[in-house]
Amino acid sequence: MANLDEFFKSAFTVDNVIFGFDEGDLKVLLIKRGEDPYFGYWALPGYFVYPQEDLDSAAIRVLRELTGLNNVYLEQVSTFGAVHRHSFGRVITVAYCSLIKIDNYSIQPSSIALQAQWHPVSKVENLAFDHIAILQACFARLKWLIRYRPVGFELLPPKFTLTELQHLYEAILETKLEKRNFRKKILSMDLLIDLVETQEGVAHRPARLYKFDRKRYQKFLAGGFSFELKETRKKERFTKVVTNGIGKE
Amino acid sequence: MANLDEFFKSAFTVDNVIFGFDEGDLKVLLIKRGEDPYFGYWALPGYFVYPQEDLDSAAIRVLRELTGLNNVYLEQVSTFGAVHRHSFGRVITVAYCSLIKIDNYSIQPSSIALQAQWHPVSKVENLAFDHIAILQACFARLKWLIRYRPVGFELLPPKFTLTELQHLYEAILETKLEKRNFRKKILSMDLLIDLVETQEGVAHRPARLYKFDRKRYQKFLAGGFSFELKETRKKERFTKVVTNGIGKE
DNA sequence: GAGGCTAGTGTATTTTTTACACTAATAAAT
DNA sequence: ATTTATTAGTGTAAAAAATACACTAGCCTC
Repeated sequence: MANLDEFFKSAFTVDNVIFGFDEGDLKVLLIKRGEDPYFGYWALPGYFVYPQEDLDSAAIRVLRELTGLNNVYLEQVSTFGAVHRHSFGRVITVAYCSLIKIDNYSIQPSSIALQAQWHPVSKVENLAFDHIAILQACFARLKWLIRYRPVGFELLPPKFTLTELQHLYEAILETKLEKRNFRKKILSMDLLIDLVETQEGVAHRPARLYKFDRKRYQKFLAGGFSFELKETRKKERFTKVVTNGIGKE
Repeated sequence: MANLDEFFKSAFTVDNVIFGFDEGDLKVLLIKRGEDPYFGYWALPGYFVYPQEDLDSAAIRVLRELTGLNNVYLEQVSTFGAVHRHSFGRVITVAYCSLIKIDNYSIQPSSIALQAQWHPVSKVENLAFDHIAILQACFARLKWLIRYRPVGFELLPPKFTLTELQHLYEAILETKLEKRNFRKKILSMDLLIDLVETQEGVAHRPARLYKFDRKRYQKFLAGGFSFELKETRKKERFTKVVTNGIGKE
């Protein structure tokens, strides 16, 4: 096919929705663009995928260049490819969602942007390109994620209290939860290790500190999620060997 | 940036995992490739995305060309972009999952393939490119989907029995379900309309026929899925207006 | 009319969810 | 030293949902 060349004129990027949790608020890390198009606009950190680079690698690279972090939660969410979303030509972008502990690193915007800053998710507006839609998609994914998989610890410091964890859930789900039931549910998952330590310097009863049990979490992931519809446990019965005269061997 | 041109030398495709349900088996529609690379291999139906075409449109086009169907369930699942996945150059592919009623159309493989055929999902192997991985990703998505959203009707004929529906669930989830409980659960969702008709021509008690209630389904989707962790319903109490002397306006 | 087969239902038991109120521990205020 | 404010943490009743299992119903074939 001669005209196949026509297809090899497009580019693709990765864009990274980096979530963090701070002061009871869910935040997203945005950069101020230092180049056209959308010079000076806030945008999701992202960049073109190099010819010899896998998609995941590109997302990891973008994250590392911006935050210096490796080995954080990172997951592909979806791909955006409207024809005119980029003025330089046909550019589709693969959106990634990542979760980091907000005070665990220092931002180095130098390489790809004028500046980088955390923004409360609920107040973000007017981003470059179609980045608002991408952010929304990733936020929706996070909402799903937090419910079906205990990824909360990716966003919290290594030691945290149950109340902090609850506030995280409330921030993500945009709702209030009942303390007693939240604790029962979380503890029943058996994924928290009681550190037998308590908070210090608070003007009230200090809370116990917990950490996540990574090993059990691995098992949790491997063991398949519990389903809403359980399969029957009915045991196979022995079929009657002596039928009424007619054997069916 | 002068070297930006380097990025505009890649292409992207869509690949479509089309599921159907027939004879108690979950099936996937594959084509036999009529061109290189992987000439003669079974593969997922897919094609390059045209320069002036959105991703979703391309997926819809591929599906239509192959099956003649429009307006079927279709959802983007994920994007595969390993560097050497395509021998013609850098080609990433966006995977779509679609659900169709298997006896509802006739396959027209002519345009894009030597032939097209339904294959039981459990027996598929040796596909072109990385299509096995794509199939697995879409199958995993379907397993998730069927559990949290009653998409079953997309795969069934307009009229169906509860047993057929149960078999569909069992095929997708690869498990056995308990009849009584399955029915209770499905009926409690209030998404089925009892047609007060029964099967004909079966050598046993004929089963009742049902159809899905599209309107209620829309509401179901709009109303947000029920969450595992409900928010508290506790009412805000009136705060005491008269404090112990010291006002705090 | 009996036998075979699948459709469809009743219900006791267990488990989970929900709701709400109570007690506990600490620092700051008096 | 005692009280107050504030958040941590627990006990449990009641309601709802899930689970398990056995039973009855209706049609065709022989």
